[in-house]
Amino acid sequence: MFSKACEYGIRAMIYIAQRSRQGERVGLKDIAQGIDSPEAFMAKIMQALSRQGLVQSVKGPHGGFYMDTQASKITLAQVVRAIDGDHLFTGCGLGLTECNEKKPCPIHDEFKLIRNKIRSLLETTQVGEFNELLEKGVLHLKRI
Amino acid sequence: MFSKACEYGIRAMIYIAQRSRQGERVGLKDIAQGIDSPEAFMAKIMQALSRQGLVQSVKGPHGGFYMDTQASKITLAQVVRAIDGDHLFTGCGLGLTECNEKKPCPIHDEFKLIRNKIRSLLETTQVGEFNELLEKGVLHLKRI
DNA sequence: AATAAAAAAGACAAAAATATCCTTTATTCA
DNA sequence: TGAATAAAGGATATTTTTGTCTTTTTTATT
Repeated sequence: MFSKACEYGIRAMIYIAQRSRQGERVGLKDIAQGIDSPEAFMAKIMQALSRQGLVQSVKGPHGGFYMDTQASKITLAQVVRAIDGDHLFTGCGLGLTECNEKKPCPIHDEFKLIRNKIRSLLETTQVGEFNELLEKGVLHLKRI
Repeated sequence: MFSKACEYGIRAMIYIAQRSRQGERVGLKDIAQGIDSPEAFMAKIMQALSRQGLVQSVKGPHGGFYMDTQASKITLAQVVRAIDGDHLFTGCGLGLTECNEKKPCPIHDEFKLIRNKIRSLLETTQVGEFNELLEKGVLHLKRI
């Protein structure tokens, strides 16, 4: 469904949202360990998210990544688009480059419904909305 | 969503179902051209589908692939499982290896709903059910 | 029996995704 | 100012996916 990069990216954004209230910073090492992802690969993903303004970063001692308050309203859809593009929301389920009402693939309509559900879920879910449940240990972000 | 191999595989199965009523055979070249897929790669995919019994094949002159009547009831889910495995139906949306009710990822419940919709769609759709609409030119299987 | 047709199988190639390593730049602190 | 810290960037490595090419096997036809 998502690429590995995107899975890591989503988990990282949720993790940072929870760990960086009031502008505290979360280091790369902390993130990688916190969501159980390969550190160097995570670095590349964070660079991309940072370049696209989905997360802020500060270099140097006590540096790291953080989000300001309104950034915790960033949706999972924004994260997915930033990393995987919007193919998931728009592409044909069977890989046709030109699949539409005029020239549909066999599962065009049904897949449109499902894609819309996915998009709707991702667009209505914010990276910051899991903070409390994560803190309580009800939700998890580590691979195992 | 699906791998390229799986997209080609689904389209090929639908194509063969339509082209091979009463046991006529459809050649590899015909399939590759009919769904606009790379022929040699298609060959590999057909080999896999054939090994797993989702399609029959005959070598030699006038050989090719075909399905008997009940095979056109094969579901898209069977094809997906044969090529991509059942990760799509069972895996965690955020890539956690151990994601369940006891230890859920943040979007566990919502993704379960979506996965179930996908599974349900694929399990209730048969490769042979598009024959008429394909013949009428209402539905399409070619990339462009 | 010889030839041709067509899938099966095996080896290889290219591209993309995933992952690592090393150097550079910015920042803080002593 | 100098040393340490941490992200940014660049180069490279590995793995997986996608794709191609060649040989082998099976079958039909002449």
